[in-house]
Amino acid sequence: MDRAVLRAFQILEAVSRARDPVRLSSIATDLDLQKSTVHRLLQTLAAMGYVSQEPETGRYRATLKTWELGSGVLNEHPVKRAAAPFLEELHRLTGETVSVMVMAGDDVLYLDKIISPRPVRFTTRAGSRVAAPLTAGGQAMLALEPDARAILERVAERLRGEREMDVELLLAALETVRMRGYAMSRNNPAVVSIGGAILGQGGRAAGALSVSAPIERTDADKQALIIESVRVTCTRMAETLGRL
Amino acid sequence: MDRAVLRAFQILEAVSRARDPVRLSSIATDLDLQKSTVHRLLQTLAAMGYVSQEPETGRYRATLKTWELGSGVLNEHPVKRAAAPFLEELHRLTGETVSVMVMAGDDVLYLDKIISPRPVRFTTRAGSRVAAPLTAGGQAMLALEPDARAILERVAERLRGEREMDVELLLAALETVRMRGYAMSRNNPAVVSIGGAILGQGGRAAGALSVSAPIERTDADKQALIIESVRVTCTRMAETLGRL
DNA sequence: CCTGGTGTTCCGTGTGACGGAACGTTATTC
DNA sequence: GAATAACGTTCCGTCACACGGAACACCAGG
Repeated sequence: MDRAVLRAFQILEAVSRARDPVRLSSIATDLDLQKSTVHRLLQTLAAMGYVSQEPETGRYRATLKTWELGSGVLNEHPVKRAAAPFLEELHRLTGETVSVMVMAGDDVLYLDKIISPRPVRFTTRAGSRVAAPLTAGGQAMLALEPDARAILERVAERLRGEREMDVELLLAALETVRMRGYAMSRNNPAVVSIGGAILGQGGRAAGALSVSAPIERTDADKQALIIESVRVTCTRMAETLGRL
Repeated sequence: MDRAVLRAFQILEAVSRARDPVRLSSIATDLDLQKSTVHRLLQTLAAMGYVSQEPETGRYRATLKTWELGSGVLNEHPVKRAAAPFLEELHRLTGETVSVMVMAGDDVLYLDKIISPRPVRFTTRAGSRVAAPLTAGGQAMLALEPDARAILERVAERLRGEREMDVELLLAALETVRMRGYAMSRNNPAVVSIGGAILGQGGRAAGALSVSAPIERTDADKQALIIESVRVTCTRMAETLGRL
């Protein structure tokens, strides 16, 4: 366990999370480190090109090299790679915003998306995390998850206060999701989302696809179209993924 | 200069670049490090969640946490943020594949893109680098670059053998690019690309937008439409960016 | 059964990361 | 405008800890 490495990454995380450039001393107090230590580590990161310092204010920001590093990882990710053509197909079939996601802890992590050309939009960007039970894709994956209960309980605990969740009710809902083969979520009241799991090895979900559309342009027919599109695209993608 | 930090990042770079999981010993020989050192650093990275080890083969791969780290950086990037609506506008106007990019050393770095729904496509993904003079967007930016000559010479040197470049000819071409306000590239013979610079502070380019279309569906009228769309979108984006 | 490869563990050595204190500048305060 | 505060930076003595060499356990293939 190299302490310096651990700290360097903590610093880089802090710097890249922030939307504005960060002061050295605020990092030092946040991470409870000595200023001189933070300074040395930031200099090391700067020498490698991962952070840069604003000449006028002295504050630090993460550079795009940090992004390039991660970008390479995503582009080799099997689910993201396999999803590309199916995302496009799903987008073509429905004309709405479509996303691929995978489980990451108790959250879904959005890997990629194609946004609807139409005006209405909402705000899950690639790279963002959302608690799995709050999303249609997450529910579709949880329905295949053996210890869904544990996840639901942890999330319910975590979101206590901002959002009340009835674990038993949600478990029952997952049962119907499993029956029907898709999940529907009205997390955002103006948007209806429909998600399907991409079956991977061992009956678990390798990932999920979802379609999100504004409620006002989603009548029963449109909804049926989306559901069917999600189901066939998910099963076809699972076949492709299994062949790799 | 923390040596361990330097090495940890070198290792993470090596692991995330690779498309297949990497052997510990291959990293050790590549970076000329002791196996025990690599092992310790990989354990540290694994403990932080940036790499994981395949249980069966023992090989290492980068995790999506590495991607999340960089993903946050991109989403706070001023050019990428400002570009989003203009990318969409340009896509709507032309119906073709559109990209935003910035200069990164002697290369352009693609930040984002919207792909054409039509079948033809080609292969610059977000996060990839291409030598600036080879792209329309890069040429548009080089036209505003005081030391374009130095960049052209370095790139010509770097690409010697794979691709011959006449620096004087290209400098003259940049002159016409500056006159006309856009650049055109036929780097890929089947595709025509038209790029425009987004004017930033000090007369330099903050970034560039480009449109790429298959040659067979690009007649003179279409081309004129694209050129005009690129020009107005770039100037409008520059105004927006300047107001921040 | 041996050889060559893997990833892993152990450990003595010495270097380089560490934190505290002092520094020079730049904002902020009264 | 002096005083104060907060910033990033530099210096330095101390000792933890990163280091690399060697030995380990394991799995292939010959």
